[in-house]
Amino acid sequence: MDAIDQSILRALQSDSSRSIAELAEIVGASTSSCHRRIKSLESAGFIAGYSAVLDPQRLGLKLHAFVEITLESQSRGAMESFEKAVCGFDDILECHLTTGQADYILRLAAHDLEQFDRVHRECLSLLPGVSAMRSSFAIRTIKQWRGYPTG
Amino acid sequence: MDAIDQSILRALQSDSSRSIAELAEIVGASTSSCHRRIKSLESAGFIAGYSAVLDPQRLGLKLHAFVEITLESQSRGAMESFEKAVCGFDDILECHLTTGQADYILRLAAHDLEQFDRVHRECLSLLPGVSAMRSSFAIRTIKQWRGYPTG
DNA sequence: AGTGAAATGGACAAATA
DNA sequence: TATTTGTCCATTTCACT
Repeated sequence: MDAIDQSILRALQSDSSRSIAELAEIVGASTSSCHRRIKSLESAGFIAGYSAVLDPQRLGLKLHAFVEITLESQSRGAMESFEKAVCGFDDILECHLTTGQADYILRLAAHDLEQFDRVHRECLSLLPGVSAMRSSFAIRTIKQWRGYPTG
Repeated sequence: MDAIDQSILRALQSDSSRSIAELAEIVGASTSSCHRRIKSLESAGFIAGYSAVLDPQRLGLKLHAFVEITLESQSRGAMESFEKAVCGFDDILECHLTTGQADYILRLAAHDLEQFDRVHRECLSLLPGVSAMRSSFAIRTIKQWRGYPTG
């Protein structure tokens, strides 16, 4: 994992549709070396896969929400049933067990407040063992980088 | 945007490295139809691009943090200089202006607590106009879906 | 279904360390 | 010496028309 590998990862994170020839020019290596490096980055597990990046605005998903949730009980059973329920809802994009005041942080996307209300009634309020819930809405996104720093 | 388009988007979000022939079989359409649909989804702006998905664990980024930040002043100048500073730091993966108690929600990745401490000192504490900061760490990720529901 | 571009994989010499 | 790289090469897969 040298500087060239890192810049390959950076380039592939921002645009994976480039040909190897283009990529090779960007990172300053030959096409064959570049190809070899990509294959080893894949098999070494640094690259987990490739995906299309959709535009949430264009899909009409104008509302982003963060929901902090505290459970009534931190018993194993309560957490397991909560987590299982969370995984079943497609509108819940992310869920992390966290330190701090809340127990879980969730990230949601919805079309508008009306649909969020429906999600709230049909998903969030059905989650078992919830004692407190605090929602924040994203008014504006300053920065959204789906990737990770490579070093 | 019919059911087939939606399932194309779903399939491309989970794995964009499939060939059009594979994709066509998954969504139940001919390869040529599938190809035409992808092209129009791209030019209509639903597909913003393609990217490699890296494994943060494999990169050694074992620490995910959420930081809620309140500014001393909500004046335009204070917010602009805060936001500009945020965009300059690669360790800050996401930043949203939000409703609720806090003003901003940030998402960070770091190798470990030690590096997070360095990020804290070298990035977060340098952000201008901050009055309060509350960090939560992800102990465990229950669910992480980078994509969006397609309808 | 056909065309052309690009990915894939191999062999070998040069370079690097 | 051993590992990596760059320049050919052949084959084949696949996007695109």
